[in-house]
Amino acid sequence: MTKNREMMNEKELTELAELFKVFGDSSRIKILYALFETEMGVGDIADTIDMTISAVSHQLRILKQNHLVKSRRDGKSIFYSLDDDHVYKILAMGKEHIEE
Amino acid sequence: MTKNREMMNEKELTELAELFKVFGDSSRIKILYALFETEMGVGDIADTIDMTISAVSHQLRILKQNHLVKSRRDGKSIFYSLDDDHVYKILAMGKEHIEE
DNA sequence: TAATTAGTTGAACAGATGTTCAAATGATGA
DNA sequence: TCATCATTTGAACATCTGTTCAACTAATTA
Repeated sequence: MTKNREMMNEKELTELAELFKVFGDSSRIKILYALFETEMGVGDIADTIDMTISAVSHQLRILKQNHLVKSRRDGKSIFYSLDDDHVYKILAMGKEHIEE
Repeated sequence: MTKNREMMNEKELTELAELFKVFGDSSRIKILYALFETEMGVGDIADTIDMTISAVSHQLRILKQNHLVKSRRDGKSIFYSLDDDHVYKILAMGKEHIEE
């Protein structure tokens, strides 16, 4: 588990920080958490977590750029879902820490 | 692994975001990474990652408040070290994600 | 084609964040 | 006690970030 420590260079550390920055906002965390249940359209996400559609859309763009969610269009709607099972692992790990 | 999902409430999600926010800065990530090697005084950390002592001290305060590092005084120096092995797990998980 | 539904986009704004600088604190040794 | 070393602290500053609002695009249906 510790064998790759020495392979982290400055660029990689910066990338790591960028990734965690994405998780470091409660709106985005709520969106990700909502998407654990099921894929959803933007309007449904907004209703679920009580944000405007525009704000959710802006945040979804960030999540998508970072490969944490993916989308598919179906008619007028665009359904978003989690892109990667690391997402859950990372959240679970953080949760473990704060619950101590 | 998924059994605790439904126990995340809004407050807990906000706490989670706060935790990730702490990881979401490259200076703090570099400090944590430096401390994987060994405990260090503030000046040595500053040298290692090329920051001013003051900037490092400010960031160490944030890391300490969030229970990611702990400190002990020995004479004039204050040695910092990682407080929790979740720190490494969380970093390792993030690293796994960006390396895909 | 016009109206409607669903979502995106960009500019503007307010609030948060990280660094710097200078001053202050605490421990040690002369 | 005075000087020095190691670190902390607070204010000021510039930058970054998230939300809002209005305008826009895309797909569907009347």
